[in-house]
Amino acid sequence: MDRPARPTISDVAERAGVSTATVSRVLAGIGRSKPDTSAAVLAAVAALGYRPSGVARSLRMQRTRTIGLIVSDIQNPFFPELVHAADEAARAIDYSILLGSAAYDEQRAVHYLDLMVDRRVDGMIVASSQVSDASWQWLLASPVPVIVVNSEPPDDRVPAIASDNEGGSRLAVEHLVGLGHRRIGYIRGPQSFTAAAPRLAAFQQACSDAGLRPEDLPILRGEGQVESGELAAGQMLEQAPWVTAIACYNDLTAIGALRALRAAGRRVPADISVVGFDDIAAASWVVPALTTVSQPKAEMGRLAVEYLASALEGGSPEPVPEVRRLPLTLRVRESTGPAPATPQPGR
Amino acid sequence: MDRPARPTISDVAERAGVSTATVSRVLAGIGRSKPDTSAAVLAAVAALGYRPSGVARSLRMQRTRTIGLIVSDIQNPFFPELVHAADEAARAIDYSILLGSAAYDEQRAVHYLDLMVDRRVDGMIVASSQVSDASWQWLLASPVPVIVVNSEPPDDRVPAIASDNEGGSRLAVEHLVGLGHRRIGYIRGPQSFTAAAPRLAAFQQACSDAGLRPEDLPILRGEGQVESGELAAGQMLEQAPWVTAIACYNDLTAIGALRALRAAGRRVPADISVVGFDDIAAASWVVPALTTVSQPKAEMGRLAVEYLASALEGGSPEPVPEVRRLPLTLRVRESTGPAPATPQPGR
DNA sequence: CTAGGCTGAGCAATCGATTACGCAATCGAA
DNA sequence: TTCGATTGCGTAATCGATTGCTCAGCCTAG
Repeated sequence: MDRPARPTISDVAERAGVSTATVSRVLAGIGRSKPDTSAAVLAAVAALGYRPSGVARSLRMQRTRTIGLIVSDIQNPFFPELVHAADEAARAIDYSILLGSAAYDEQRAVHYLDLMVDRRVDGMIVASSQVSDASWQWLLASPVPVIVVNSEPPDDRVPAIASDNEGGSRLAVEHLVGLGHRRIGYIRGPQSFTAAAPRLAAFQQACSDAGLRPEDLPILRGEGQVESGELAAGQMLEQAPWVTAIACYNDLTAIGALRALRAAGRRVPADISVVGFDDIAAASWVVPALTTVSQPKAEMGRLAVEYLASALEGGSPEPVPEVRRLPLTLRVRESTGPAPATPQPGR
Repeated sequence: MDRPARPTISDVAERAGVSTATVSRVLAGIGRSKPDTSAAVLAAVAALGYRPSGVARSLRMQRTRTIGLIVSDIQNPFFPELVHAADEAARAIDYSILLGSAAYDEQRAVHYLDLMVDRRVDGMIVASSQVSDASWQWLLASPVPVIVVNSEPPDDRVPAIASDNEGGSRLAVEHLVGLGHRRIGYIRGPQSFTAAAPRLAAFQQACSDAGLRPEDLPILRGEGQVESGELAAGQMLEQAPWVTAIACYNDLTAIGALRALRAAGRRVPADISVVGFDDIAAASWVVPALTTVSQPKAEMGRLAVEYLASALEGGSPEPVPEVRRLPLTLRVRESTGPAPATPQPGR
């Protein structure tokens, strides 16, 4: 494999017998030029296999047509779908995505923030379950337009696309209550996840509204991963074996719960129902398939890119920061069913 | 949010009362400079919040410290793990990853190839299940170092990191045969996936070596996705209900097969065993947890970056192209068990 | 025949860094 | 004191594009 030096615009100009200015204009299709000249330029371009340097162009134009995208963890199945949609949307308007996965490390997230700004991305999307104070500070003073996805900003100066976590939790509760469940356990997400508290609070509120008693609503703590969900569900079975349903912070947690229940010999949904949150692909793969609150992941990615696009395409003034809250839907599958008629052990 | 113009090296130089050359040298830590001068520069940098422009630097240095990474489909759980490892490895040597997901569209893959070269990435990783002829042509003439991951190159002029697909299939077969299975169905991947044929061929070879008869080895076709696996397994149950095990092209296919078997009331592994390939995270989430051939996804990503790094860090000559084949291991979980003693229906 | 208006294209500045080269100041030794 | 060597830093070229300004040539109208 030889790697011949890449031809530059000067090479093209020389070969076509014109100036670099003309080459640039012909390729950009701006200004007028004689058919002869255009043809000569195009011929030279083809002959040399010339492709303009994005680097040089970016320097001159002061824009890279690149959007930085930072996700909490690309290995969490929630994010690839979002990334894909963002990639798609970016591609449609001739932008590229520079990806960074923070691997749940907030220091690393800030590192990527700086890195991407150094690379002069035109805008940034922070798609993260958790955003540290340091990150919020950074975002407030960001030198480029930024939008946060999937986290709740502490104030409204940072634009965000969030989901209606409250509505989502309520959907789940209403579904369970409608099936006759009156004692529901909840496995929450970690403190550092900005959606953990709202989802839990809304769960409790909705239960309270439905007339359930707080002492029938044991709360345990998970880490938003399969293993921690399995662990927490195991504890739930020990501490509150009388619950007839378990609601979870997210699908990974719920999948873990499913495992624990199976290991304990509890049938789902006959003995106990489980409901997740997110609607990742694997939710429909597990057995029983998971009933879950579905997040519009693709739409989130798409909207984030569109927001940035409108912030970037000079014309209009930069949109005012606002947090957009997308509605959620309940995807009923197999993991929820009527509360068992026979009284559960305990109590 | 104001967006003050970013300070340039000239601003720093002016404030520190030195030339841009000095600023550059101080920051790069090359050459000598008086403590006073360095301090003044550093102070100016801090005061202005200066961060060098990666774009300008890239133009001057003729390298971007960026690696392009094209994956078949970021939504296929196989890839995020690889992406993550690549990102990690890149970060360790101060490179960034420019990501593109081809969404199984080969035209789009070539589009990304061009795009990334235009952006002047220093090297490229093509992590793809399928690589079209057009792409191979492109790769052979690539203006930057390229390495293919997870596909089998048609000739040895393009370097690749593949897995020992033959060995992997053999592992699966030996495991099943060891459990007493003698009639094994196979759900293959699509023609366009470069690993589909080798895995199938090795499956057949290993079975033949074990003394199984070809007529006891029905082959059906899948698309490497859950739905197609489900479909194919359904057909398998109709056409060859007597198989006691099903081996699959990949885990997604196997997960689909699990669904079909469950729908048909066949118990896994009591009635029938299932084995996958890849060892994605979801393989251990499903019920029964999937026995599968484990691919070192993270290692693949890491090695790809390391290869490029060595090709890029000028010193040594560019490594000769070679395809490296990583060994695979069998991860035995719950989806495989002894062949049922009682004769199966049919035959 | 000349003046004014278009067209088409080149000159050169610019974007923000890095770095080869050269010069001035300082130092030590003779 | 004077002369090389060394140190520290500035000048200016360079990377590869884009684009405002200028200008030559030609057309047309007066």
